[in-house]
Parts: sequence; C-alpha cells; structure tokens
Amino acid sequence: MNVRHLTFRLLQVYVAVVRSGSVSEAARQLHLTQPTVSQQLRRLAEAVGEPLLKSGHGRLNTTEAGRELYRASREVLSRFDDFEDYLEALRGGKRGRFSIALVNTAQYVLPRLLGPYSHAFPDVDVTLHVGNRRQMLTRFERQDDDLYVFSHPPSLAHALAGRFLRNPLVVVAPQGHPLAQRERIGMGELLEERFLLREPGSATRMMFESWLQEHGLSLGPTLQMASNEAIRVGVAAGMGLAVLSEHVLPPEHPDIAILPVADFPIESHWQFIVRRDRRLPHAALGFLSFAAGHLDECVETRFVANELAGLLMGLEAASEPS
Amino acid sequence: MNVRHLTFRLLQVYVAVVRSGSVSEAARQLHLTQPTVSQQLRRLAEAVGEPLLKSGHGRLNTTEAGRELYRASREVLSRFDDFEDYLEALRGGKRGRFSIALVNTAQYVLPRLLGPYSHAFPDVDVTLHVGNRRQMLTRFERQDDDLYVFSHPPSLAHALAGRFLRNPLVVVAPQGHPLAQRERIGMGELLEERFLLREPGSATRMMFESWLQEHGLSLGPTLQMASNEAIRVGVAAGMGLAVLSEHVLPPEHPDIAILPVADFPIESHWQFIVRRDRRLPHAALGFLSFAAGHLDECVETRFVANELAGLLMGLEAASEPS
DNA sequence: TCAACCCATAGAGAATTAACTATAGTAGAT
DNA sequence: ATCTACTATAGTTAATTCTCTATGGGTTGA
Repeated sequence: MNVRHLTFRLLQVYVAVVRSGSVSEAARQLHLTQPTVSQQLRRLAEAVGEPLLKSGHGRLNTTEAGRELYRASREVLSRFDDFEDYLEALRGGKRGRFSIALVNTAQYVLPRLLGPYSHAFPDVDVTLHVGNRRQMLTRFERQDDDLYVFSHPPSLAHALAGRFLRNPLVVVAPQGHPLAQRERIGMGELLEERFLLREPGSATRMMFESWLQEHGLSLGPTLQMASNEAIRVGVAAGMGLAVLSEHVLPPEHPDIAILPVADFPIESHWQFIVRRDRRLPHAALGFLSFAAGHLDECVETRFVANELAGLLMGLEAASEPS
Repeated sequence: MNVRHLTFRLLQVYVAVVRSGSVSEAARQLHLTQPTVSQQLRRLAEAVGEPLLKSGHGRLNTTEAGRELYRASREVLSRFDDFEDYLEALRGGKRGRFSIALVNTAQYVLPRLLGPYSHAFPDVDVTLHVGNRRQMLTRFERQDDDLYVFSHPPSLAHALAGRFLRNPLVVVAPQGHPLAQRERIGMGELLEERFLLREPGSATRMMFESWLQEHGLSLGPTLQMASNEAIRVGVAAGMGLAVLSEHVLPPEHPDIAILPVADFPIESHWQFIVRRDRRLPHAALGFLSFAAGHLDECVETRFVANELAGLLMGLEAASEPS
C-alpha cells in the first residue's frame, strides 16, 4: 500500500492518538469506537511501512518514524486549515477578485462606490473595463466580466438587472449662451446649432437619437468627438451644444450652462447586470451588497435609485438550487 | 462532503492537471483515462465546495480558490515527499536512534567501535546503558534496549547472538610480585593471597567463581570492590591479586603484571544479543553491519572474533516474513 | 464545414474503506 | 490475585472509491 491513498481523516485520527497518548481516548474525542481507531492506525502504519507507536509506561509513544509522521501530519493539517480559512474569506466576499465592465459615462460615478468598497475590502482585486456601449455589449456576449453597468440592458434572457443610479441626460451650452437665460426652450429651437456627438456606439448618443426620433426631429450640423471629456471642454469653448449625462459635469461648472429644454432631462438609469449563466464570484456579490447598503453615502442623493435589494434576492434564489 | 476524505492521490491528480492545464494530458501522465481524471476533479471540487478550474483560451486555468488549493496541495505533497526521504534514511540506518546495554567490562572496548560508527553516521543517536551483568539481565528481561552485550548470553530462546570479541580473563598482580618471575603457576599456589573481587552480580566474578568450582578450589581472603578500575588500581597498589578482563588493562601497564597461571586465561567472548520479539531499529542493524565490516580496524586483531555475519543473516531471515 | 481534440457524463464492476459489535489478550492498580 | 481499563483482532455491512468503456457536446484549426 502506498502513501497516496491516505486521507486527511486518517492523519487527524493519528494526531489525536499521538496527542492523547491513547487509542481509547482519541476514539472518545472523535466520537468513534476504539476498534475503529485501532484499525485506522494499523492501516496508517501499513501505508508508511514502519511501526509508528510503541507503548511505554502507561501511554503510547511514537517511534522515530511516528514522531516525524506526527510532525508532517500537523503541518499538513494546519496548512489545510489555512486553506479553509481562505475559502471562508473567499465565500464571505472578503477576498478574491472580480471585474466590472462599464459604459464610458459611468466611470464618472462608479469610483465613488469602488473607493469606499476597496477600503472596506482591501483584499479584493477589482478590474474595471471601460468602453462605449457597443464594446461593452461584445464583452457581455463573450461573458468576459462578472458585472456590467448599462443604462439600457441588452436582452435580459440570461441576466438579472438592478437599477441603482439615475442618469439624467441634459442639454448643455457654453455659459453665456443666449438661450441660457430662457425659462423653457423647445428642442426645435436648437436644431440649427451645432451639436457635439459621441461616436455611434455610444449609449448617450443612442438615447439622444432615439429621443429625437420619438419627437420627430433631426439634427442639423454635428461634430463627432471621442470622449465625454472632449465634448464637455468643446462645449465650454463654444464649439457647440451637446447632450451629456449630468454625471459628466463637475459639481461646479462655471463655464457651462444646462439648458431648460422641454422634455429634458432624458431620464435613464444605470443598472448592474449579472449574467445568470456565469457563476458570480463571492467578491462580486459582496460588492453588490456593499453598494446596496452604502449607495446613499457614496453619491449625491438626488441621483440615488437603489433597487439593488431585488437583484440580490434574485441572485440568492438563483444560487440556492445549484 | 468534507475535506477530510480527500486523499493525497487526489491532490496529485489535481496538481498534474493544473500544471499541464489539461485533463487529458494529466491523464496521460498519470496513466489514467481522461474520464477518471475528470471525475476526480469533480469530487475534489465538490469537497472544496467551490469551482476550481475554468477554461480560458485553450487551456484550463484555476479560479481563485483553485489557485490557493494548488498552492496548498503542492506544499502538502512536498512535505510528504520530505517525510518519505526521512523514512528512507531511517530504513537505511542513516538516521534514527537505538540503545545498547553493556556489561561493565565491555565499556572499555565498545567506544572503539562506536567512535568510528558515530563519525560515519552522525544522525544516529546511540544510548549506552552500562551496568553489571545482573543489571543488564533485568534490562534484557524488560526489553529495555535494542542491543545487548554479554559474555554469556541468557537464554537464547527469544534472542539471536553473534560473537565479535575475545574477552580473556587473566590473573593480575602488582609489578614485582614474587611469582611474576615464574614461567608457570598453579592457581592452588595463589589461594592464600588476598583476591580483590567485583560485587556478586558481576560477570567477571561469576566466570572466575565457576572456574574455581570446576577446578575444585576456593578462595582465601577476599575484598570486594565496586569497579574494575578500583580493582586495577588496588592491585597496582599491592592490595592483592585479581582476575580481570585483559581489556581493563591499559595498553601499557608498568605497575601490573599478568601471572602465567595454568588454565588461564579464562576464555570467553562478548557477543551482541538481539531479542527476536522486539523489532530492531534500522539504525541498530546498521550498527551491526558497520561492526561486522570494520571490527578489524577498530580493535587489536588479537581480540577480534568476528562472527557477526551469522547474526546478520539470522536477522535478515527473521525480518523477511514479517 | 469537417475533422480532431478536449471535456463531461453515464453506467458498471471490483476493490477498498469506514464504521460497527463481539471477543480475547495485556498490563496496571487495588 | 483479581479487577479494570486498554488495545488488538475478527467478522460484518453499507458506503464509497477507483477505474474502466461508451458516448455526447463543444472548440479550434485546416
């Protein structure tokens, strides 16, 4: 017989016997009968090929080989205890890693959540992937990430969603724009202005365009720019108007005005999306719980739209039967 | 299912899979079929309670939990490899411990063997127990030691014996004793002299007394002394005569003369005795082999009577069937 | 698109294990 | 010397494990 077929259980039994110096005592401790323990010992000794114990004045003592096996067993068992601790931390979401795929615009707010979270769970590695909606969709299709943040989720057939943040789209103009004084503006009045737009894959642009379509309008001159930042700076510099997420604007924005356009802001919500066909890392679940509990503290209340409790319940229900 | 029933084999399989990044490849390496390995992996994952592997571009990669399990497995397996090395050293007699029980007189020569032996096998602990014959007998009865050195073995019913050294008993007198000049002396002529004797439990004394009995003689005045050393010094100081093992005398002994008494020296042999009902430590066996091979180099040739080969053969035969 | 390769699952049989009860031998303690 | 507690052995049973073959689904590369 070889050492390969030894179980950890066997080592536990052996350690208990050596520690107590008695087969019977070990059996009591382990809630086994004495012959069972005797038999295990014999099996172990056979596997090792050397006697392990000898009786000496009243108790069992180890032989040389037995002493070394005891040491090895202790080390091995404690190594696996450590492993179980690790597992527990993993399961508790206190450790591990997960990745989030974000649409561009959301990168302005998500750090407000991730900062406090990382502080509370320093042993979790979070990877962020940022891109426009189209890129995020392909990542979603390929199941590249654990969590996704979308305004408008793709098909929810294989996914669960939970809103957490308002994402109002507003029309912005340079400070001092003539219409900035007005109390109410119709979009029709703006169509002659030049609009700065994101690239076609962008969510912001898609939402704006579908709004236009619903209202039977179409834009005049446009200019395409690669990022929200570029557009914001462009608007401030008087290059034109734009529709942007309010989150893109800094808290103080003296060089930019929000125009009170009718039927604006365009209301949308960011939501966390979780694929149901991909096992969610415990850490990601922990992050969602954290977000559900600390959203109010992390972002301005006027943006909060915390519907994560429902998502969490859905996830629990989904993980139960597995 | 719990982690307790995991076998080392399972960990070996797991390590092979992680290392090669492929179930099939691991199966080939381990001379198993692929489904076998798959099943083992499933069992392991069930025991751990977490997924361990995920497939990523062309090969299997570990999850977080899997990576940690891999580390733990590697450490555990290598710890047991060390243990096997230890066992091998133990079995090779290169390491370990054993004890020898010696009759007093033999302590003058045994260090000549033990010195070179300890030098050659520095990791073996040898314990010596020295006493007179009676004390050694009780140790022998109680099975206290691994090896025993006697002149006349006790019952050999449960023991094997192998002679290795002549132990001639000679009559000694102070240098300048009148009879020291004679070429041949009868013991009868010495009976009026005072004899210095060891205590009754001593082997030397017993042998001398039984020699006297066989020759129908009995001693005159005697004086009992606790040790061979005391007797040797006493004789040199002119307190009387004595019968001593030649080994007790230093190589040069200007103050002591050996008397040419008829029927002397009393011939006897020291032998190693090994109980057959007690498992002999590998190190003790190693020592006997060493003694068998190096006796000539360690003690004066005129004392050598190396019959240890027979003992070793007997031991091998005894350990085979176990 | 097809072939090749990989992995997972199902099913089955032999072997092993884990645990028990009952019993006998040993060794300490009174 | 007897009693008691401890250990070892035997015999048994249910569960588990180990390994196989056969098969089906999925990826990848030609």
